[in-house]
Amino acid sequence: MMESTRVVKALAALAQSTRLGVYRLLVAAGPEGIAAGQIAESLGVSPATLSFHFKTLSHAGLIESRQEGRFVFYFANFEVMNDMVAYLTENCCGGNAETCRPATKCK
Amino acid sequence: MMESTRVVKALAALAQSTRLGVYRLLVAAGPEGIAAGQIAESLGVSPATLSFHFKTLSHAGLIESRQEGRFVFYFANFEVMNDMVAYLTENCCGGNAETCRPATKCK
DNA sequence: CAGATATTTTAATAATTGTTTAACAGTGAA
DNA sequence: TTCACTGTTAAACAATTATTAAAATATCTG
Repeated sequence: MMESTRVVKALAALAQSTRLGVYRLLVAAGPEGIAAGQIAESLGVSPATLSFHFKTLSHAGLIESRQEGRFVFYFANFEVMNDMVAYLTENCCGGNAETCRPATKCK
Repeated sequence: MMESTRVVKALAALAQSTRLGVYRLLVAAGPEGIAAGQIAESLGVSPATLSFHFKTLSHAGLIESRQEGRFVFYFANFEVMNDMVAYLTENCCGGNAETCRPATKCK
């Protein structure tokens, strides 16, 4: 089980509109990710500000990056989100996961 | 669907160790809830500090309270957690919810 | 009513977080 | 090598958040 300090860190990383926006973009983008500058443009945020937020997200383990030429591509790492959601459903949904998983259809 | 500002608010409310601790206690306690003073004692936090955190949690809609004599009982409101987890799985788990719902067993 | 208990509010302060601007570092192309 | 491009870092500042101590409110008990 994920320890609570790591959960707090992940929650804090997502608890800011720009960072949540970044993460959502990266999830939608898939494994190839998106270049930093393109994210900045999409969200209307200055590169410096964005770089600051990237640091928070990657420090929490939610995103990673790879350099490609002079571009830096960021992409989502699902593991931490996975663990975070698991922690919330286990500890914050009253034992029975269904309490906080309304839309899941089990075919 | 929950709007992203409400999600950010809920995430921020839980992104602090004392508040996450409060919420976990309340989830475990069930509908009758726990008196403020008992929570303060359980977590080793001063009543004033706790009162401050209660405000953040209830403002995010995650907890509610009822007065009983001179005690104030707090209890979890699962709806917001529910919506938050739903938002995360829909927007932050790459479309397929399973990506971030590892432990769910569909019998 | 007076005193004790339970909690909140206020004000002050400390700590953390977010934004901006300017300077810096790495990469690729002429 | 020199220039343009992409992104990060550093420093300064503003804004927000967390903690503390003291005062205030509200309820119960004698």
